[in-house]
Amino acid sequence: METHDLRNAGLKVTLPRVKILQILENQATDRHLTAEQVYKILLSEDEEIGLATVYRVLTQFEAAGLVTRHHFEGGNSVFELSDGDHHDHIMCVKCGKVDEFSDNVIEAQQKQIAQRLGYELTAHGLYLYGFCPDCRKP
Amino acid sequence: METHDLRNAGLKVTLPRVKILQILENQATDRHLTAEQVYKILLSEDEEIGLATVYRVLTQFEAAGLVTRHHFEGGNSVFELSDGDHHDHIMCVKCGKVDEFSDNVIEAQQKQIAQRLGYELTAHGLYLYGFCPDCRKP
DNA sequence: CTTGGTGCAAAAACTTTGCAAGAAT
DNA sequence: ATTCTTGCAAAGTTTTTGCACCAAG
Repeated sequence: METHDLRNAGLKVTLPRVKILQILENQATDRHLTAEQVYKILLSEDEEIGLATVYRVLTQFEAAGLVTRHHFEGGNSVFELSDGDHHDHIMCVKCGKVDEFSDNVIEAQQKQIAQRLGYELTAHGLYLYGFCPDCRKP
Repeated sequence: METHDLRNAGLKVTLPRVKILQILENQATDRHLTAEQVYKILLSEDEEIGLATVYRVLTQFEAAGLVTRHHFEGGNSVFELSDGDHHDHIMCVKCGKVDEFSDNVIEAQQKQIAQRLGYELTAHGLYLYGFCPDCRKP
């Protein structure tokens, strides 16, 4: 139930928030959406929700830990429903598809590197870019 | 000599380009600058070079392989003089300092992951974020 | 009721572009 | 002389904010 997640996050249960949460949950093919994409989906469902609200809601969700914001190459932000586990991303430079993966070896190396350099790690992101299977030249 | 690098890149040797290249070369503490920062340094040296030109020149340098553009968290681009070798970055979330590192184990894992997922890798970036030694709480 | 959320429009931040004037080869 | 560059201002993108109105608790 979205209602519960929102209450938990200290956010009032409003139509825009519920709708946006549902949209994020219903992404089967690619869990990563820009604010603009969320907005267009809302429009296509005849919801009268402003783009500014989409940004506000997504930012609140991020603060509440419900979603994660990523900065892929190209500059604009994409949002993804948090699922507890950390994972990294590989993005197709042609079609924009995003796949996820996680790798314990890499995670361990990262911690080690941060320690060696004297940093206290707070976040990390690994982004690979390339041609996905469908977009590779034959 | 900057002149040589520019000629090599097929770019005319002009004062803005030479100046900007010098600025990038002279970064002792942090090799990573935003366009705005480069612009401010130019101003502080009494150079009459427009911000638009800074962006244009940096973009040309990027196309020529002279500099690399990164998208750190926060959205804006930072530029760094290319040095041939690939390396990754760790950034202080408090003071903005950027350190570099490279790790063969991680590089190898990345290739393996891409292969497993069927991607043909074109680029990759690993970004760690945390408190640098100077900014850690005591 | 009271507090917080929404929509709209306007602003902000960052980056790109059109164009006439100027510089490099 | 020709071609490429520059500076400025204007426009483009993406994201944030101010404010009056509306809705949730």
